[in-house]
Amino acid sequence: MHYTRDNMAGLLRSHDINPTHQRIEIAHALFSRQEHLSADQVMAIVNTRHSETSKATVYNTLKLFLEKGLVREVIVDPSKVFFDPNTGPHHHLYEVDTGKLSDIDAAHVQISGLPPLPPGMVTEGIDLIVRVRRKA
Amino acid sequence: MHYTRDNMAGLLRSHDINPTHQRIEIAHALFSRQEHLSADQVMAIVNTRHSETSKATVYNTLKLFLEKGLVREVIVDPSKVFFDPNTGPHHHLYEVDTGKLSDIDAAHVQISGLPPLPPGMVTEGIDLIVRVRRKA
DNA sequence: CACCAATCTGGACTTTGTCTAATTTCCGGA
DNA sequence: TCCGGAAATTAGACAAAGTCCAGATTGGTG
Repeated sequence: MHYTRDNMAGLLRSHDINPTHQRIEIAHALFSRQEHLSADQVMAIVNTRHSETSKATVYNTLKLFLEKGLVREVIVDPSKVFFDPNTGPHHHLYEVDTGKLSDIDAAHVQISGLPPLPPGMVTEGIDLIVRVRRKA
Repeated sequence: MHYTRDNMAGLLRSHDINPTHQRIEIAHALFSRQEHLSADQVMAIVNTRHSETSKATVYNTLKLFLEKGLVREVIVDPSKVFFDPNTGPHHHLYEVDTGKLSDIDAAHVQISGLPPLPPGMVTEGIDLIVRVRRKA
């Protein structure tokens, strides 16, 4: 599957998002790379040639994608949030010294023995982050 | 066990930290409450009566405590880092709408099926965060 | 007491992200 | 086609968390 801009329009529509120019560019940045990007990185990519998309739009759009379930938010680094185009069940491997973030397929990972939730609460999500470092 | 300021001095020494006035106050704030506090909250607590400790010192001290293994860093909220006086094995329950953070004892939680680490890497830690929300 | 190293401080600065008021774009109907 | 309004975008001011630095304080040792 190629992540062309045209396909992006369809993807956005299927998530109930009005596919504008800027939104298509931002979706394309995320999905064509299949990588975890910060808002900063998205802005840099989208504005490589000529400055086309404002900071406010990048933030608004990423938040919109989040609400519509098109991307997931990954919080591993206190200084910036990453956006993850992979919304399937998976965990994360974070290389502390380089800042590199990669996926761990959840298919074979089992988490058991969690205590019951406090009453009246529902699970929003379970984040499992394995922090690693290059051996000394 | 009471977390008196005198006991704090001993705790700091046992972690190879020179127990200064400010460090004792900061340790006391964290350990007497046994709660997750942000840098901001620590500063507010320490400076309730008269302003005694500068922002720089609060941040430096918390970073020092972190390096010396006296506290743990919990990254759940993109806007601020929490510091956790509990360094035993445990996970976290985060109430998304209220920002309340609590511990989950790791004793009965089992995580299995994680893939092998990339070669040359060592695990720094595994963070498991259960995000919950009040039922609609 | 004097000295030196460690520590602390105020404040300027940086970075990430939010907000707002004004403009631009898009689309349906006359 | 032209118009009007809603949706989207924009620049830039602003806010909050955290870093950095140069100078002042502190504390222990000879």
